[in-house]
Amino acid sequence: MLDIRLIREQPDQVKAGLASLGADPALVDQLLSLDEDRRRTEGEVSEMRARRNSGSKEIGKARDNEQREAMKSEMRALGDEISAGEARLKQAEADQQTLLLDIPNLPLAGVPVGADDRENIVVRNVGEPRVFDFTPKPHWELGAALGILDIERGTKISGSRFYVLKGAGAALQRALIAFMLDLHVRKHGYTEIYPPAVVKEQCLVGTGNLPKFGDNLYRDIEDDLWLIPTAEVPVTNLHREEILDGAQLPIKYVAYSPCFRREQMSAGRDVRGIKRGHQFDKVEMVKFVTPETSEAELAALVDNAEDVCRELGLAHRVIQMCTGDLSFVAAVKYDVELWAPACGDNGGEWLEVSSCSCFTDYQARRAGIRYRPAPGVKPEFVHTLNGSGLALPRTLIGVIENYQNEDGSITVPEPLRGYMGGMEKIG
RNA sequence: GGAGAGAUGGCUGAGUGGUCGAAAGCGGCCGCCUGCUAAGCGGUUGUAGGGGUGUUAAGCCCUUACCCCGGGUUCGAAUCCCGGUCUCUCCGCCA
Repeated sequence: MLDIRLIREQPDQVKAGLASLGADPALVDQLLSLDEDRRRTEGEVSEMRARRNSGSKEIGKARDNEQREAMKSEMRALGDEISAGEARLKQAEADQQTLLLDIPNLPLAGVPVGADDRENIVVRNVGEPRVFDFTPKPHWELGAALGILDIERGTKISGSRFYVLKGAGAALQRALIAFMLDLHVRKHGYTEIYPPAVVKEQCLVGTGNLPKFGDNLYRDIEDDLWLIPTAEVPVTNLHREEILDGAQLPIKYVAYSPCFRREQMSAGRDVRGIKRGHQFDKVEMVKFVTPETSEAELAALVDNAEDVCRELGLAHRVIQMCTGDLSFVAAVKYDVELWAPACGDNGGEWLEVSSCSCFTDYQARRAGIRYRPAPGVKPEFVHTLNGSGLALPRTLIGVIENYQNEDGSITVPEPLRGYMGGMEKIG
């Protein structure tokens, strides 16, 4: 969430930021009035509590019994006033918090201003999309024919938007996961994490998924736990309510996890195949960094994600989101998209395989993640960053479609062969 | 799931109704001392909110809250009562 002091001190700047996102700048004025109310109430309550504290001490010291009783009844009356004041304060704090949690992060200064995804910017193209001397088939056709992807049975057992990977298809995904983890751990210096796939509500508030986006999440009512939509949630919350040692930063984690999203929209042509399911696997990178380094760390993060594409020999591009297409929590965001030659309506489509964001101190403030720049210095909020490295189904699509052969077989990319018992070709 | 024990500051650990934001030790920080190091000596050392005073700085002053969480009793709660969470031990179950 945003710093209430920033809103108090620079309301116009905050309004302008919200406007560039397409959010309502009037939220600022609402918040300011709630804040004023809260502070006034807090002052009143503190003052009453101070009187009670000193009054109670007097009672402790008083000798005369009659006098004590008189003082007690006085304090009793004050106690009632305090209770009433505390109730008002609690309400005022809750009101302010509720609104604050509903306000998105502000874009960083360099982010291009734009209304929606049409104004995003292509930062770079890397690699040439493969030129086929035959008509490439989409992955759902190749997968079905090879017996490595079974969408029908996935639907049978779990409903629409579920699928089953089988044989070399399942092995290929597993190889990709292991390959990505090893790449980020060994080459890029991340620490591997295996996180829970189910978390408490508080974690989702911390990362910004709740309270606003609860309808995209699966939830277990019995134990009041939620299935994670991304490993970002448990991994970011690893350091919730902690004060980290500044000397330890940056902290870089990489985690493989399944992800669960309800994706309530209707099934359609654009989601043919395994591009968008309710359950998918993802390797996610998460960083905790100091504010001064976050820009450079984001660039490195994007590069780490791209490195997976480079190593796999997949053509890709990097897109910078304009203000209007930023997520709720991101201050800057770059997507890595890889080329899938047979998806989409007319011969190929760019698939988003990674979304790399810097959240500045927005998540850190929600989740209470701070660091101490030096011994004895006041704690400050860290900057959090994350990015997929990469999302599995779409990377799988990229491999299947780009590495297909005219006979319907798939060549296993060189770096994955060691993870597949030396297999060079599927089919 | 059943029975029992427990949860206090960065750590260990005292504290069973007021003099406790909390002893003591360790660690950290500042200074002193000592050829160096180690040891020693002195001081200091939680987080957050509100108000005041500074340049919407640093600093300083006042004040509130926090001894796992939420309620309650009381003029007053780390301390008493109730509910919950988590940890440990034993039993059960289980990959």
